[in-house]
Amino acid sequence: MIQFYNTLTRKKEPFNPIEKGKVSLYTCGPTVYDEAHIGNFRTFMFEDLLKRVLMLNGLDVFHVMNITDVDDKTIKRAKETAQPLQALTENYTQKFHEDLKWLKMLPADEYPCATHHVSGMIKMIESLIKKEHAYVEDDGSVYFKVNSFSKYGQLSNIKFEDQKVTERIGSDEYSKESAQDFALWKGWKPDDGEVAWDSPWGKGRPGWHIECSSMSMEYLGDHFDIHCGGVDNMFPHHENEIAQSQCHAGSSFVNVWLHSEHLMVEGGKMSKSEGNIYTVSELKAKGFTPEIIRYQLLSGHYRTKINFSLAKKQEGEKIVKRLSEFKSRLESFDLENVTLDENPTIYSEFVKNLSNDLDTPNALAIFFDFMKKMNRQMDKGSIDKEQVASSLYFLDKFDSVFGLIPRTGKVPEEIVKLVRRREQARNIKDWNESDNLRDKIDALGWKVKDTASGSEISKKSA
RNA sequence: GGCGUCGUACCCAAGCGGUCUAAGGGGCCGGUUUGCAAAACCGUUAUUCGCCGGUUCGAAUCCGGCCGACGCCUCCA
Repeated sequence: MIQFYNTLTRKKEPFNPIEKGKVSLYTCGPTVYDEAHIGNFRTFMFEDLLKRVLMLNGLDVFHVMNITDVDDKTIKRAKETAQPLQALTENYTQKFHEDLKWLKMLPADEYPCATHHVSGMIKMIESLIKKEHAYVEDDGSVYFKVNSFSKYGQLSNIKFEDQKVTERIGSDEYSKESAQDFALWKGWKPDDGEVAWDSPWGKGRPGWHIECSSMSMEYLGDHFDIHCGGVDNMFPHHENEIAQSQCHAGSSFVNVWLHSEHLMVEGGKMSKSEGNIYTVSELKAKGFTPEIIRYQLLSGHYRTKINFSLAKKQEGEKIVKRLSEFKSRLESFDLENVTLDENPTIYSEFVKNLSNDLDTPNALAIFFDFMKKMNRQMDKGSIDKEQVASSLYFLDKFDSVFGLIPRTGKVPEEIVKLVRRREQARNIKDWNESDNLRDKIDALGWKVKDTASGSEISKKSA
């Protein structure tokens, strides 16, 4: 059984896809006005984990992630940097994809961008106006009438009567009937410059929320399984999406809403003034590998705040090394004529924990426990080949979810030669020569390890 | 002001009323093994779960108060 904590109902509930064996998944993607930071990637990593766990359960996942390539921030940034909006957004979209790939995230099936789907959004807005859920203002903007949707506030548990009127609402530059109404369409203003589409209400551009409603329904239908994002998207973004979508299609829209908590950095919240916003490129420059970052982001539960810290780098390094060692140790067995059908029994325990609202901490604990047991048996020489085979199977499944084992690159010929020479030296017990060669190899960025079955070579992590 | 989350060893992090004299990981220290090193393994590191009360036969787990950290309240993942 798969269970998820559904923000909509505020409890853990069994997950049953609408169509048996298939899952329709929509995840809110980046706004491409800048490089995404590690906090953004925490959310994307959680979504990636979700997808991998669904796949581990044999489900066929169709995943759509939108790219927000037009909004206040992108327009502002394009103007500041004196480039066309499209140049800016294409640049950061590409960078985003590179980062995703580097972090070993599975690609989505579709990455629709807002600017390519404006006509669909206009259609949806027209329908909302026709149904009197929206109205047009003098400046050509269209607003959603929040009090026309009785369920408004269900997701975020917000009641407007209790709300403080913040400065942002007070200083809103657009006019509208009621403070909580939100823009579906924004009439053109000089600040928008070249950025404009024609619409029945004149020149303008789409509001933020409408793109997700329109594109999710276009790619996944009026009613789909899972929609997720960071907690901060709960309100207003997802709340507004629900309002628009349900008023438009009248269906139930999304069955399960999942939200991941925020990432803290070096013990505090991320903020530009603290200077603790790390991008993937920066972390890469500091010697982080995708696996180390994955470990930091996946070792805490997705609904708790976790702290990202540079100091934790070596902890991740250690884990990655242990896992790789374990793998090569298992792989050193000759497994010809061994059928690998038996999974270790803890494997089902592992899957069960992941399927329980993505319980990565417990899943990791189960795997580490298992790894220790198998290592102990290998130390004692009491492991049998069936156990080796099933361990490899488990390890493979483990890594299909966590992605913590780096692919070992080819060892350069030069290094191989040095290792061979060192083995010869060791055979004749020339320890001086042997140690010299080890230093030489080490200086070239590789580590030798002597085992019962000969010397092993591995790349030193940066 | 409203809504909500969290506080467990030196650090990270499970735990959701009894199996907790509290998983798992990192670190420290000691040991086995090894030419040395590395790895692996073993042992050690919380009689205690922010503090104070209460409920209960029984609480880290439920309730109340206090202290502390954090989030959302209209475009922030």
